[in-house]
Amino acid sequence: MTETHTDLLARLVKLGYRVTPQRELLLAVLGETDKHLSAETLLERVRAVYPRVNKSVVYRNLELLAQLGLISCVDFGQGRVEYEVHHHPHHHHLVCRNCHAMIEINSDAFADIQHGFLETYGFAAEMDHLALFGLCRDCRAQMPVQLSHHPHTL
Amino acid sequence: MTETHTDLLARLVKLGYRVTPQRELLLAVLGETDKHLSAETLLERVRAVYPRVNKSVVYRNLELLAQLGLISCVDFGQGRVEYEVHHHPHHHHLVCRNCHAMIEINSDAFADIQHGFLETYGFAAEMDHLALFGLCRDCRAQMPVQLSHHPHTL
DNA sequence: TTGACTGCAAAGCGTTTGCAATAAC
DNA sequence: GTTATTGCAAACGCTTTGCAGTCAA
Repeated sequence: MTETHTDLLARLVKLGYRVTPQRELLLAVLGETDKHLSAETLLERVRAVYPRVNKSVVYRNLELLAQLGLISCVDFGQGRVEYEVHHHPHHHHLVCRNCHAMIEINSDAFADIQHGFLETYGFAAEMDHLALFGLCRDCRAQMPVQLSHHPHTL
Repeated sequence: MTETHTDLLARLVKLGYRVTPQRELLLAVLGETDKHLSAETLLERVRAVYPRVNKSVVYRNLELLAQLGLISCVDFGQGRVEYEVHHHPHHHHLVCRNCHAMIEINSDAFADIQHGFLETYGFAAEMDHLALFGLCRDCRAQMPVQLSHHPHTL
């Protein structure tokens, strides 16, 4: 079963941390969606309820919660980092680098590879949230030439 | 055969761009190693030869060269971006998030998966330079408990 | 009561920008 | 001569920090 934000708060307490309105809100916001949210979006949504919350608090708590394993942090590259409560099974993302569309795929395809790395290199790959870049079907269709951005060849 | 930086310069000219000492140096520095280098390291090495080169020039040229496909850009997440001339066959990286050790692996393992994405989703994944995070053998061995960083549980 | 936590303002970091001067063609 | 390219300085966006005041336990 999926953990509610209340469960997560209980775990926080058990680990010796305090429950503050800011943390409650943060976890509530994270809990009410399936999606991963950026620190900025989280700050916005938290502030929609409690406008005085400071961004440094959001950053500090996201770091803490991620470190404790209560939430997870997905790095999409190019400086885009997003957070989510990990309820649903691990999944990966196909991110279109043109239109930023995101296709979620389950992680079964990678299970063998992951196992292989452990066998061969002793390396335990964290394949919870791979972000793979590329071009989605639509953008591939629209893209006229390979490199449409040569100022000199236009 | 591997392309030398001279070949790359020739391609630049063919595409209508100018050959400047800065570009020559940048490509020479990139060409003299197999490794991927950060913009900062590249600036350092370029400046070792020609101290007046400006960082904005390095950034602008890295972007240009990557866009033209003359070099490639690997995003290791956490804001770490590195560049390399792509001579050797595509490869991926197993990056230890503890000690930052890097294991290079070839990309054969991913060929099937990549093909699968194209079939299933029409998504053309750019799997030139995956960076997979995790824990290397040594760090897994050293790590006493799962979460060694609970200030409250110490 | 007490120290974990917050809000604020300021700094940090890698990267990007506008612009006048320069140099490749 | 033309204009792509450079160097510089300033701004950028996101994140982090130090610190004094606050509030959960």
